[in-house]
Order: sequence, then C-alpha cells, then structure tokens
Amino acid sequence: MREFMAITKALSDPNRVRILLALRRGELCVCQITALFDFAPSTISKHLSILHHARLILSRKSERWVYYRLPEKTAPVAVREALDWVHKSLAKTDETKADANKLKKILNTDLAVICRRQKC
Amino acid sequence: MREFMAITKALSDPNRVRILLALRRGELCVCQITALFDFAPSTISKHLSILHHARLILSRKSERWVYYRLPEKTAPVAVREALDWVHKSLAKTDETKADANKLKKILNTDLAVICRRQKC
DNA sequence: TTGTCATTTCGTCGTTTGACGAAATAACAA
DNA sequence: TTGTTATTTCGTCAAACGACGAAATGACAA
Repeated sequence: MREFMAITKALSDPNRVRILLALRRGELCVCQITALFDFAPSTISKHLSILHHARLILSRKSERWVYYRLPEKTAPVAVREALDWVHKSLAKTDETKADANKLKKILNTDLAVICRRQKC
Repeated sequence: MREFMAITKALSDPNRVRILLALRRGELCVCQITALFDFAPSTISKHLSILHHARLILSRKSERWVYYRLPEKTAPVAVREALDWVHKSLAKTDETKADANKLKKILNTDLAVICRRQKC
C-alpha cells in the first residue's frame, strides 16, 4: 500500500505527469526538463525526486549532467501499469502535443546553451 | 487532462483507495462505509464526493439511504483502467483483507442498527 | 587547488487538503 | 404538520504541498 500511494501521490500533480509524458521519447537531462517548464530548477528537482522515489523514473549521471528516464521492463508491475495508464490516457491530448513540440526545439539546441540560458 | 487529474487526485488519499476496494463486492450505503472507518460521517461524505466527482463511483438513493457503487462497463476508459490498476495492485494486501473482514461483519448487521450506532 | 556550473537541499510562504463539529437538507414516520 | 434520521454543506484548524531563492554539494576545467 505504501508503494502504491507513493505512485498515486506522484501522479497527483499535473506537472509531474507532464514530465512522465515528456520522457516517453527517451531520457532527458534536468536542464532540458527545466527548459520545458516555467519553473525554477529547484522546483523541477523536487518533482523529479518525488517521481524517482515512487520508482516512476530512473536517473544516471554523465559528465556534468543528470539524466532521467522511464524505467525498463524490470520495473515493478504497479509502476509499469501506472505508466501505461498515463500514456494511454493522455498521449493524444493537446497539452501533451504542445509539450512534445516545445521539447523538439529543446532537443535541437546544444545542452550547454540550454543550461546557461536559465542560470541553473 | 482535467478529468485525468481528478482521478489521480482522488486516488492520492489512502482512505479513498480503501473505499474503492471495499466497494468491489457490491454497493454500500454511506452508513456502512462510515462504519468501516474511524472517521466522522462528514469526512466520509467528502471523500465519497471526491470519488464521485472523478466518476470513480456512482450513487443512488433508496428509502432513507444513499448507496455508492463502482461504475459498470459504461464508465470512461480512463476510469475503468484506474480501477483495474487499483484492484490488481492492492487486492491481495493485508490492509485490504482486514477491511474485507471488518466489512463482512458490517454486512451481517441490520442497516438501521449500524446507522444509529454512529449517530449520523 | 580554485573556480565554474548543474543539481540538490533547505527554509519560507501562500494555498490546498483532510479532519472535525455544527448547521442545513431531504426523506420518511408519526 | 412535526419530529426523526441519513447525508451533505459549511467554517475552522492543523498539516501537507508546491512554489521560490539562497546556500550546499559534487564534478569537471583551469
């Protein structure tokens, strides 16, 4: 029950759900996720930590950046089903598409440039 | 997105999740649900209204009681999948079994007696 | 080592949430 | 009608949440 509630609480904030949807196409560094939202880096970091604590995302560190991604098939069943449910329910919404478009532009920009742009 | 968030917010409280699990075996009146928890009737009523607003439960009025139940197959896909996910994830936990046992005793008692017992 | 920079942690602040009891409502019983 | 009773609504309060900026951390670059 505790693990399940960690998932539902993580999903109860729309910005965290948007992060999960943004990660569908592949891993992103914190800089890129921050660029996608109009929030302070510390706010994004907190959201990522809540998602991570619920095991809805995994992280790895490389060079000077931290990358987050959706878990593989090794993830607990409850996690995989939660992610499937999120994607199935929201993949086609306008908001998700808008984020995907904005993300495309971000991915076309050099990482270092994106980070410096937001003074993080 | 708004509808989806109504569901995730409804699921983000453990007592509301317990209510959904308790309804698996069939409809229950507010009195019976209140008897299952150690909360004031007004608290349970609020929880039920949140679940109802998210369309996770349906209600009907009969005689002097209001009954709540899980929705049929007519429910939106997002709702059905959310309920499936909840049940699959938690049906076998100790907490759910304990609630089911307590519920069995409640169902063996006359409705009028249960209600008067809690001064609702 | 020292400085730079991406990220996280911490403390604060305003808002939301979940609990309660009291009062309102709505339906049945007398 | 009047009273009773099941449920909901409302106002209040403490705790949790989501935002922020400032400071801490940790890794690379000079």
